[in-house]
Amino acid sequence: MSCEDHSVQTLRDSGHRLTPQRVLILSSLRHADGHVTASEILEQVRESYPYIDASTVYRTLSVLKKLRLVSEADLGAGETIYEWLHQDRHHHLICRGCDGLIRLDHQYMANLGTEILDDYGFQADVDHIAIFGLCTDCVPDPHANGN
Amino acid sequence: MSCEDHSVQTLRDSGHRLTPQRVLILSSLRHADGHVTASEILEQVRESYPYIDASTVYRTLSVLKKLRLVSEADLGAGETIYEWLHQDRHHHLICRGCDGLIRLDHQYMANLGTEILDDYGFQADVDHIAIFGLCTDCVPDPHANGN
DNA sequence: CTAGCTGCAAAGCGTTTGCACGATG
DNA sequence: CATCGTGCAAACGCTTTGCAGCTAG
Repeated sequence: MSCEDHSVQTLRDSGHRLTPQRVLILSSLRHADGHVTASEILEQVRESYPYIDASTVYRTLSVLKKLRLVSEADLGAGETIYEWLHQDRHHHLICRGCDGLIRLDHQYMANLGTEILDDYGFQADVDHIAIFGLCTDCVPDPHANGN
Repeated sequence: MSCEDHSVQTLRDSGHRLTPQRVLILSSLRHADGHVTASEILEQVRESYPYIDASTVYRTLSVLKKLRLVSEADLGAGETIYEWLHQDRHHHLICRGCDGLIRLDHQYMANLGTEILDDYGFQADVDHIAIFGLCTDCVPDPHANGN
């Protein structure tokens, strides 16, 4: 699986070691369908290796984050979510009415990233952004009494 | 100051009470130069009213947030920041190299918000977004060894 | 008068850290 | 074999909650 080979390579090149725990964490991230939380990773890894500790997961995530192999996003409530950084980047529109999650194509943020780069010289990490708001169903009718 | 009158009105209209604590919290938010953390509000309010508790601040912020009088943003590290929602909206570019904060004009996000509304029917709260990345000074030289 | 709000205290939660042992390269 | 990574346990810091008394409307 070349994806994991790539990360293994990146890890090695940056002077990090390849431990069984890290392999499992990588694999968990890689095979996750989208974003996962630290505790989800922990749970999954425990299925094959019950002794792993949460701190190991956090420490590994911190390394992967630094190497830009995973993205981190804070959805504002509770746990931080992590996502394998590869293809198929996208973002989230989170409805604060019904808590629905809408996938936002990466192109929108890519454009924004380009504008920001041009105007500010700032290279934005537009890997995985969460935007809150109201979906069509939850936008209040202007004639109804909102609260 | 009509700004505070407005919030007082909104509070009342929504069936909330106007307590001295809330007045102080409102005032603290209103006069803050940009974003503040809950503990900063707490500290400031304590100057005039030492008995106020953190829980009161959080509870009030939660009400104000619901009424959309303040915005909440999570900069990813430690405390959540709150900002008076009024004029002069802007966003932040946060450099993960030097931790510098760059003001991003609201227009960028306003455009994005419009696109999202058009394409997804999703009304995005683009009140106060934090975008991480690297500022000009911290973008690694492609010829240098990054790590 | 009576909700709703407050201060207090304590719990809750995700995350981080110190430490000594173990494994990697 | 030197170093880095791990599990364990405990701490940490922000935030939330239960509760009884108080107060705004």
